[in-house]
Amino acid sequence: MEYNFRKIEKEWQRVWKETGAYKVSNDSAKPKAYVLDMFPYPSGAGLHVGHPLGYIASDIYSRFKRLKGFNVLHPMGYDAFGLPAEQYAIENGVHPAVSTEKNIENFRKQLDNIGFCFDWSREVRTSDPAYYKWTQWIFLQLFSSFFNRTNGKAEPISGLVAIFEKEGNIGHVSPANPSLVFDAATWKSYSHKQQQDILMDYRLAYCGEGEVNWCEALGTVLANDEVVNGVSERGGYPVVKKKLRQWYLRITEYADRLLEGLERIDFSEAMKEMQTNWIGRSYGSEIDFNVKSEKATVDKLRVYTTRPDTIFGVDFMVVAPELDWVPELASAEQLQSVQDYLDYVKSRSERERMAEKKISGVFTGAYAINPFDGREIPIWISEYVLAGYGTGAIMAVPCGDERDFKFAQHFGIPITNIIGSHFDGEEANPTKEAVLENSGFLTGMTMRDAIGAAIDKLEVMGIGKRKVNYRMRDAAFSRQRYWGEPFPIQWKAGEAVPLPVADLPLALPHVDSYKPGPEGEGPLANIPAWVAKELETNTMPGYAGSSWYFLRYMDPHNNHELCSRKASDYWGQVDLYIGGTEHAVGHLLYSRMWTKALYDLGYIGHDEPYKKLVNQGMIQGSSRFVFRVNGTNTFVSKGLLSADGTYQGKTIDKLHVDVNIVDGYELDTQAFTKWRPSFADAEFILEDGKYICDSEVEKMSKGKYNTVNPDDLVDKYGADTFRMYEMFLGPVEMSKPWDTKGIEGVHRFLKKFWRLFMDEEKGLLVVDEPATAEELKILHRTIRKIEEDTERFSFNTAVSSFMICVNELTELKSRKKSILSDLLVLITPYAPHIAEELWHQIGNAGSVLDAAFPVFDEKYVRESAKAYPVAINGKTRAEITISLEANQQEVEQIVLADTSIAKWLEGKPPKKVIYVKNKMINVVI
RNA sequence: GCCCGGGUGGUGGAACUGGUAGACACGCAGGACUUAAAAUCCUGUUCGCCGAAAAAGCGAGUACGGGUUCGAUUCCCGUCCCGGGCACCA
Repeated sequence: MEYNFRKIEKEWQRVWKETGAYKVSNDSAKPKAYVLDMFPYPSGAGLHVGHPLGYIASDIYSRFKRLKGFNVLHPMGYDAFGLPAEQYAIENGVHPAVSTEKNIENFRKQLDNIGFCFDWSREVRTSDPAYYKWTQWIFLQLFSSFFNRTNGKAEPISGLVAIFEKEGNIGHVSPANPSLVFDAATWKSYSHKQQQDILMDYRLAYCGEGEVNWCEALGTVLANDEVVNGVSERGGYPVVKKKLRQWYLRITEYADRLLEGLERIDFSEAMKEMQTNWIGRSYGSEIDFNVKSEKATVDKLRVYTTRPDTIFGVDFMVVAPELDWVPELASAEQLQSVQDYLDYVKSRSERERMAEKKISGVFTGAYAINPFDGREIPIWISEYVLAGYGTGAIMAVPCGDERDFKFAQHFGIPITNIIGSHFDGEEANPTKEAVLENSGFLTGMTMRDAIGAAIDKLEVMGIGKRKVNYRMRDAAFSRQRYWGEPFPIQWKAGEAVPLPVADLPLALPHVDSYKPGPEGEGPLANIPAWVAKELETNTMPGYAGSSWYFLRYMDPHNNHELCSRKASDYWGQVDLYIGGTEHAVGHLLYSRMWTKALYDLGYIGHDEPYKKLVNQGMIQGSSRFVFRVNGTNTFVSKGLLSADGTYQGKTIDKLHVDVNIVDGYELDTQAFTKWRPSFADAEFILEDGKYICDSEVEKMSKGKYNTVNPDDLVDKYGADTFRMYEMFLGPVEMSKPWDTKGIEGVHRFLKKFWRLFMDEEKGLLVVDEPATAEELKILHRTIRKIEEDTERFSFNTAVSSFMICVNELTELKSRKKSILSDLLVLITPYAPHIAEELWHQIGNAGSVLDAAFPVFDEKYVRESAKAYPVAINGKTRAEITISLEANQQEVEQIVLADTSIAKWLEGKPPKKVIYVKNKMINVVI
């Protein structure tokens, strides 16, 4: 019987489906394990070989935990709202729900091909009204809550209203408007609208004003990456910033808890660092400077600095250009330059400003007065200072800050040195250890000490105060789009009124056109009935549905709650979460915040969603190129080109060619002529009868013709081979280029594995006889290795161990049922189909999916002696087998008596003999 | 510019806590079986030197230059290159 993987795999997939082998119960005496993949956006392009990498890893881990006796939740679903479907709808008139459904169907088929153990009865789709009902419900919870800073928790806003009625807002500073203070009587005197406006500044989900990239010509709002050089990527139309009503999540209130939570979860240090940097907590102070300007309409400039100790080294101020009052600073002489600069900045996207390396800015003509020495400090504006961070203004200290230094140098601003020899005039020195000079009352102090002293003095003078700042901003939570969750909000006389929970879900209405509404509103603004009901016309962003989906899997069909408390208490945190680093600061922060809010409000019992996160690397494409003689249809093999890339002096075009018609580097010229009509009459200049292509590692994408479809590989080699090969490629966390060539080796391995059990003619070879010590040693070494490697996600080395084990058993012609049965269980997580088939072939009952993972017993692998490497001065010179019982003295005797060692000693005694038991021996001479 | 990864044979990678560098594969070369091919199996494969060859031996070698150590792919300092991320964060 030969290894007919096509038949075996289809057959067992059918059986597993029929028997509900992957259905998971919420009611089990077994310990639980929750293994989750970041769910995919079902794009029209389908899966390529990069996508399943993480899914295979989590699938192996899930199956492994199941064999180890866990009740394993391993669900899958779709992040089904998103821009591409809407764009496709605009271009082709197909409703996003229709194209999404079709794409999901295709994804499902591709996923099923690979043989995953997902419990599909728990599938979720964020675009399903039964799902987004609860996304809307959570939004209403956030809308109806505020963050109580006195105990650091989200609480219902009704409690805040009660407090306001009793004592005003003395104990609860407004996050959005810190200077607002009112007492109970004042609160009661406010109109309903005024009260609602104040409450909006406290809500965790709130409505405010925000700037968007508005493109008049396209009549739509654009994402940052759709704007290039101030014009739209599509069409090249002008883009301006426009203020629109926007919803936000007050994630900044959770900044400290998001930082604290990182200490309790198992994320990579790199990931924690990224989140920490994103939140960006800094300790500094705000300082007010008096302003001297021609117009004299601005009397104070408030800056934020982490280094108040350097205040005597301030040589200029920089203000963010977009602050409203900037023109007020301009002197008559500078007004034109300031206006020109503001126009320039307006045309630039945020992204461009960030990437900009060249220094730009303009002097306003106004001065700030140093409060300690009365010096007049010129005030500049420059795009390197952002309005959204701190106060939108900085005090620039060129001797201590690199950017300030370069700015001063570029514009010829004189530099004050306050750190003596620590500053060399060549580059800034950001030290905190220097002793201050030229610094008034701070002179003679180390900078570290002066920070506190400076703040103390500023506070006494009433012109400065300590301030903790966060880099993170509140999360914009609305989009002017169609294909997203509608907000369950009605606008009545300018007040946002939540819909009653009983009216959820607020279903996304049918539209005839996906075109944007008037004035940058979303397509929902085009529906008269919608507008008549005064419903919010924005929709929620892509990350809304993905911020809580891990909870829905636990109880996916619950119509009364987002997830029953019983279910969420049983499954608790996700034990293993696998996904890419691109979500480091988006999805992972948002879902952590939602979890904390739901925890605060008592809906779930844990405040961190993911116990452990593993990041999968990106699989890059290995592109192939052909060389066409410019202006002809003649293609030259790579090796025939000159060093300068020409052929017989003629220019060459380097073109991407579909990797699927290249075998390694050799082009299938037949297939090439059929690939595209324009190549039908292509001519080839070959080397050694072959056409050799060039290659480059690039991102995998359709346009580069370097995508590989898993379906093709599964068809050719089977799912088990594909699964093991993806793992064999290297560590999951690492990025690596895809190379189909190596898959043959893994396929050969599985065929060899099969032949341990089966002979093509004779059939089953397995015998029920006692195993030898040698066989048991091989088995138990493998058990130990597979268990350790799977537990630490080292799947590539686990595959190697299987290969080694099979090579050794083949060598021994071992056919013992007891050995091979255990081996089948070991390989089940990796190659479930072949394992199940052989499990039944050798006469085992039940499914191998539920077999017990073999228990490692050290006694079978114990050794009595070791072949030690013996080194002379660290260089290995011999291998001597010595008993593990031997002591230092005995070892020295044996080693020094060895002829190949003795010759290095030339009769002299060694200085030292280092003997590390079970490791090595080193003779020092 | 800043932050995070990573540089090991022709290729993917292994070496888990400082202890035989290159496991396991791919590719390549040679051979067996076959009319032939596929499949399968066997042998070799870091580089250089020495050798007719084999065996054995010698030297170098984990991006580069230093350091610590009996011993460094692993730890420390400096440099270069590649990949990814970013909101110039005061």
